[in-house]
Amino acid sequence: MQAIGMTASLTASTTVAMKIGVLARRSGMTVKTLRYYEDLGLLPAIGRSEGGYRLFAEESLQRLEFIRRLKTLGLSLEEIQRCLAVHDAGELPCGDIQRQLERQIGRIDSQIQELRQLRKELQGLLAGWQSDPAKDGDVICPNLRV
Amino acid sequence: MQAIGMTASLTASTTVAMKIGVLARRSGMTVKTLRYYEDLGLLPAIGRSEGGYRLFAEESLQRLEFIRRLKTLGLSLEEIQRCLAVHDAGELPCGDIQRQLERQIGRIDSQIQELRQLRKELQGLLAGWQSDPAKDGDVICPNLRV
DNA sequence: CTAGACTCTCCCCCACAATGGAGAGTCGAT
DNA sequence: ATCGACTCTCCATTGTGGGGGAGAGTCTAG
Repeated sequence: MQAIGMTASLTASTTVAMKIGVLARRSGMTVKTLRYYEDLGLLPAIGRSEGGYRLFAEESLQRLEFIRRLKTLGLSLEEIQRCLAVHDAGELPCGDIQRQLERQIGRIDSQIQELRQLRKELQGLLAGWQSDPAKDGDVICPNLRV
Repeated sequence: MQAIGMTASLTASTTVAMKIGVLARRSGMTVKTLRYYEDLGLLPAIGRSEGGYRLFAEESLQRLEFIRRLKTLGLSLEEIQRCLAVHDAGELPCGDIQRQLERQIGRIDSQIQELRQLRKELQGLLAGWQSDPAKDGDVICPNLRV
């Protein structure tokens, strides 16, 4: 007996495995990237077909969404992998993700500080810039002295 | 006739060439770095000794100071090389350096903008963070939705 | 003459996140 | 049977600024 109109999510036992090209199209990533992620352990395949083709589960799509999202937030693949490891251990990764994101804010803040400092130095240097200075020994550009 | 006590800078004709190790010690850079810069064309040697050793002129020290300074200001070696090329053509490089530094300020500004934008997104995300959310389908972390 | 310090070239390696391509194998349809 | 689309592994490359080390040659003091 076959329930017509039954949604795919209800037929959990019949998980249809995807080959890498399908997953690439559905996720918007390239085949190369998916293989790369699998090599890194970010994206486990459920197995191989008889011909040796990687087979991916439906959940890979959520996983790739997760990876994509954290990447745009500036986390490295290694940090993302740590979060995924928590998830794969059956725990809720939200706490770990939160900590990673807080660390990321810290990194951003110090980067901004450095950039502001550098900008200030550049501004100061350009403020007193003389486009045609007197030659001063063998110095290549006299404007550059601290 | 040899003037005793005459400073080295006055005996310009007797430019004493340095081998790479001496230049490294005097400039505070490594031998590896100096060879690298010479390969790139940033730091021309005046020639080779009979044994094939690179020989550098006294001016290399000013040149390395220049490179070091522009590097700390965030210019790439390629940009620095463009400035040095102007200098080596006998022109005053100050105008070119000025333009490079202005471009650098522009880059810094857009980097800061990007970082601020990212920080805002992270802050917003963490503001509504729930460390123990309800499970929502197969989504790995419900907090991450845009 | 020999030991030690110095230098040479050449090649490989790091981070980071992929990308490109060669050459071979697999799958589905005709 | 064969064609095209797909996939596999393996290796190299991208950009940036160097670092490490092998193996060989050179220079200098004792």
